[in-house]
Amino acid sequence: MSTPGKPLRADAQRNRAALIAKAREVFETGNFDLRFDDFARLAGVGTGTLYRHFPTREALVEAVYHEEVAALCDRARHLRDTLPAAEALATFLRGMVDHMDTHEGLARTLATLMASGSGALAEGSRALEQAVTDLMAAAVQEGTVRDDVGAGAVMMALHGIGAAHDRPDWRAEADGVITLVLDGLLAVR
Amino acid sequence: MSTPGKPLRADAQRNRAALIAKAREVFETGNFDLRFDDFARLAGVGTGTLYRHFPTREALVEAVYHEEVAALCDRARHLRDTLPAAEALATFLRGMVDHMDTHEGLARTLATLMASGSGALAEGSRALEQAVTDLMAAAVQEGTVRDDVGAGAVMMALHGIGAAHDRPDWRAEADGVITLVLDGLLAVR
DNA sequence: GATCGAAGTGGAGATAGTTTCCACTTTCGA
DNA sequence: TCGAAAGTGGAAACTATCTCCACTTCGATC
Repeated sequence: MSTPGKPLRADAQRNRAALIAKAREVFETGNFDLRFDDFARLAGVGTGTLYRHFPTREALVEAVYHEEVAALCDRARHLRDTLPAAEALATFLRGMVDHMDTHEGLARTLATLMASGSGALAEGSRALEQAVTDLMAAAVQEGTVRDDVGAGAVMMALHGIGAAHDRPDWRAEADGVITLVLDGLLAVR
Repeated sequence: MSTPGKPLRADAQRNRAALIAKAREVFETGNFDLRFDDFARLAGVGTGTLYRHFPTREALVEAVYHEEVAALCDRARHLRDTLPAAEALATFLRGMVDHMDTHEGLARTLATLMASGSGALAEGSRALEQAVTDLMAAAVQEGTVRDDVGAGAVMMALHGIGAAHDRPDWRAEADGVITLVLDGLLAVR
């Protein structure tokens, strides 16, 4: 999907990078619904250029989201290789909350987008889900986690956390959800 | 918020009712992003009338959502009065999944709206959360549910379920989340 | 280091969706 | 029955999105 078959011209690459950088900055501050037109100006390119690189708002978010997800997946892999499976899972999930906490704006943007059912973030989501699936499978293997509830359920819970970023007591409640999920997973079936 | 201080004229009431009825029907079938203009025509009123009654899309959803929530809260109260607290909570949560399952379109509409942070559904949400809070408090009292995780966490999880209605294996995963939450809540602290 | 085709650009204007506004119609109390 | 207040509807103004193409820039080739 990253279409590496077409080597972009140097200036085009620069523009693309500038757009992504600006997008990250804007999403980070949370105002996702900036006019597309204005955004182009902000990044110092014309609307046409913006549209060529990212035909939709989703495509832009996807691009920003991409490295984010890659980093998280790496982390998951690393945890799985260095900790007992159940601990790795717990650490990863708690880490996700930390991550959403520090990248609040981005988390909110993502949640908004997913809820509008765009499906453009499918790739990233699947990668993340795969990471969780692997962590859980290892823990099941190890015998420390039940096998009758799948990774999908955990993803739903994570998503719920991300989508609720405006709750006044977000952090505590998010931690609560993770606690429930982890203890629920440990429960002997 | 229901502004009962102003008795609506008979015809206005009829129009309002027609709008809500049509809205329920439309949301139920899932196409939330019908043009506001067209929707007015569908309900047999002019755009102006639609806008007067419901200045925003959210207001319209709120109106539809309202009875829905009232019914759910009643159910919660009833369960609390007729079952042991822990069971009442479990039954209520499982029932929520059923409800979202049968009213898929509405659930999706709500999720979309909440994610866009409109805040217009705050009232309904709060009522629902209060119901969950009560159920949980009773169960804590009873000693069957831990007291270090609040209702907010459960709401987040529920929200995650509602927002993920497009997953192919939705029902099973939704049940999984509820299982984790319930078992997590039971876990002795 | 000059030339030329391909790749890329930007913004004017077409398109699509939202909201306001107000001349007209309907209701209902006196 | 009549008049004032409430309500209506849809045309017109406004806002945001997206397309299109005349022009510019790049970089491979000689």
